[in-house]
Amino acid sequence: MARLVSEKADIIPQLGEVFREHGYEGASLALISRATGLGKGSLYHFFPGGKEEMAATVLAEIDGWFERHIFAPLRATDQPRDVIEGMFGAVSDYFRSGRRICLVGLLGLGDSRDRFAVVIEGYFARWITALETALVRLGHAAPRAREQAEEVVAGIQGAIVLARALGSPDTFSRTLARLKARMLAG
Amino acid sequence: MARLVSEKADIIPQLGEVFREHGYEGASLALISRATGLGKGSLYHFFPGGKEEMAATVLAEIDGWFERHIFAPLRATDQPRDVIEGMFGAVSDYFRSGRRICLVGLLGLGDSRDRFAVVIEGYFARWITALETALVRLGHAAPRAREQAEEVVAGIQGAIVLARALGSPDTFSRTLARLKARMLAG
DNA sequence: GTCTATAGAGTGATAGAC
DNA sequence: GTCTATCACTCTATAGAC
Repeated sequence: MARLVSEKADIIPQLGEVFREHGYEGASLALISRATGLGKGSLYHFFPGGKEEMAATVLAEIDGWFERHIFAPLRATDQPRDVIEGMFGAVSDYFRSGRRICLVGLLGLGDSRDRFAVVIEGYFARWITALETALVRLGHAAPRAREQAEEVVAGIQGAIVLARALGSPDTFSRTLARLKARMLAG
Repeated sequence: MARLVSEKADIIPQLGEVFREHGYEGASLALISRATGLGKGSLYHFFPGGKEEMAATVLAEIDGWFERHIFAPLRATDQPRDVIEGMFGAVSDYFRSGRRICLVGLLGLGDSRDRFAVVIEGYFARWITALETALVRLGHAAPRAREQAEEVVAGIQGAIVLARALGSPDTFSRTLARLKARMLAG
């Protein structure tokens, strides 16, 4: 057969969307095969560990994206106001203004949580701590800044759940706007 | 075999816990059979529509519980302060201080959303509207009250996601305490 | 020949329906 | 318990790049 030189990296986004839409249990290899256009042979060539390795790879990729585009800037010594505004913009884009769900949050809710507990926990813990750092730089008092960071991260997750449940992406945008305004106001 | 007079109503809570822990796809009939102590025959006797009817029944039961214990009191003409405080207490108890997840939110995130869209949407829509009513009675301005109600419901869902992901029920309690304080303060 | 990427038949186990 | 369909996964067979 022809070597159509697929690269592992190219199929990770498609893999991510399958897990997002169907969850870990619901993402069958048949669905994955269809979504990626790859046969089982190719899938197991790229991911010898099977479905678990596929999901772990997707989670690592998501974690890396957030680390680069959101967490690291929050920790940087830039203008805190700008990086916090940047975070809300990047989050809104990433979650397609409420039309896309958070795979990390979804896997955390299910019984697949145990398999990926370390990554899931690390993702949210680093997000909260990075945002806390930026809020302290903005001038918020230290203990209050952590509470606010926790509230923003929870608020974003809740906005995703609610927007999906109501079939109303607007709910997501409104919630993010409120959270942003409250953070920047003090 | 003996008739152990199981009643349909008796197994719904156990059914609910299976769906909560494993999701719709992950809740296999084998798991359900084990959790309820009922054979497949009995399960199909109670739920001729199979798994879908089981989940629908559980959702209806949850919806009814919230309607009676949370939504209706919020709409009542009682002291708004007391009913809002009551809501936070009931929610905290229901979600076992962050150790139990929201099945309605979970099903809303997955692809099982479409099957149950009407119930899922109604649950959140009625919650927001009922809370809005109470907030208006508390003295909040009408358009702002709806925004705040939306924020509280989203915040509770986010607190559940975050507490589960971090393996930290405290996160849930802290978030609820903050939301309550903000609502009652103005 | 060796290595990598591919397709897909075939494995036993288990799914949900009845 | 019995049914069929589908599950995750294994394995063999290929093709082309070196």
